[in-house]
Amino acid sequence: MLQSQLPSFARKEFPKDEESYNAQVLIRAGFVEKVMAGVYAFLPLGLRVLKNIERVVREEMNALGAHEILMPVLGPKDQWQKTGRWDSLDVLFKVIARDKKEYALGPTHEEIVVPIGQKAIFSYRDLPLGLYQIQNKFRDEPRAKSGLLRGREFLMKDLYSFHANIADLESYYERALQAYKTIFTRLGLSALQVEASGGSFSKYSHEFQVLTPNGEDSIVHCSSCSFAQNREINESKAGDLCPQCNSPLLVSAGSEVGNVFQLKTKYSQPFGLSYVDEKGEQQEVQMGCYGIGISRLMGVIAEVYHDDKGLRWPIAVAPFQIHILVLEGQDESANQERLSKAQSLYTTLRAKGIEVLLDDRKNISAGQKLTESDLMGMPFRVVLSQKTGDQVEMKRRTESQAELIDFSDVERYLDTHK
RNA sequence: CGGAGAGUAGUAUAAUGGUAGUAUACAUGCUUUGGGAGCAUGAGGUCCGAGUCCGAUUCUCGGCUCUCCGACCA
Repeated sequence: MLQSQLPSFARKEFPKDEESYNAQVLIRAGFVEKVMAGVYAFLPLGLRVLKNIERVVREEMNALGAHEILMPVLGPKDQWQKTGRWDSLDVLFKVIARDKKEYALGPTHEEIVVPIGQKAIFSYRDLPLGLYQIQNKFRDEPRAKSGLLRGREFLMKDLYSFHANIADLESYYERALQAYKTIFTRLGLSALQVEASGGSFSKYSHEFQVLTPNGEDSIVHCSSCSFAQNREINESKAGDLCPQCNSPLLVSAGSEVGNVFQLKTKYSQPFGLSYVDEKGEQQEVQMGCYGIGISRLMGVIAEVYHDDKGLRWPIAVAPFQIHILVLEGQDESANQERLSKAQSLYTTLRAKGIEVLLDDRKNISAGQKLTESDLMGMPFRVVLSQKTGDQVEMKRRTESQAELIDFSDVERYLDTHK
């Protein structure tokens, strides 16, 4: 992408009407724009990050054998009444059509996916089945807050699994936990697998929590083993001893990036979702559900990966891998030469499938280009200026030292520093 | 939903019961280019409604919006 062609939404100041860091920096760097409380638009750079997170999640869901579908946002009232959640779910957005009929805006999709699954599940031979989607969710939060961490509309991946029996559900659930660990690792996050209350769903649930001071959950976790529980089910204090290994416990703030439940028959039952087993008898279908907050992840990553100059995207989610800056000098012909060298590097790297942002803007001061580059936070920065001569300056966003290397070594540098 | 704070130009801010100022961003020109450059010129603003007042952006009331604390959090 040529930066001269990219609309710049970056600002010089932090927005005054945001206090959470993720919202402040993402708005200032031009990744997102707030439309309403808890409702954000994703701008070109921000959308690239979102798509990268989506890609990782999609690949791991597919590896799990799940099938991607896309369900509607608008849902029928009667299906929500069937489970009782039309009345019991207070965050449910309801819209009224011209003919006074009411509809739900999907906050989650059990009520929609079960009747869909019903169309393909008749026999034990049809199970297990995994269906997932990546879609905007709507929740009428009494208080949206913390930027992308708690929105009223947000992007979520939701997977629903269907099983012939509890044992199969449990084994799938274990595989889903592994897939989740892989996803968060690939995204550069260390997420704790935390036992949590089932809410209104069930007693079997796990959350994945990224420890960050801005998180709204409180996590009791062991200083040495993997024991971790949400404070809502464990009231231990810091320093109490771990029930598994007797090491001291820690209590930390965390942000929930994933949540999995064993639903069992809670939703299959109201819809009469059943199958015929090997003996020809009707059996109830067992279900699990598995969510990942895609847009929230973007906010969490911003909370975790930044310094005082701005964002520092992990390679897997960065909008571009490398940011090439062309700094202009007095000599116009030298400027032209530098620009064409940069364009040639740009073309070469792109031909190798590397995502490149080239700051080819004219009449922008060196200081502005450097400052904005740090703010936007691509993992690698290449500078061409009077100083760099026949070489280029290569710098990682996470390092303070830059080094001069040859043009021909840029690709090798990227390979060896991943 | 309870409590607190805040709404002035695209952004960030100042001031005032009587012509709303600055910075930045934007437009034009010239100069500049290693950490958000300089000069000149130009365009751009008091959330909405009611009340008090000769006059309200300012005071009062109501509303709307945003942020934070709490409650809530499939």
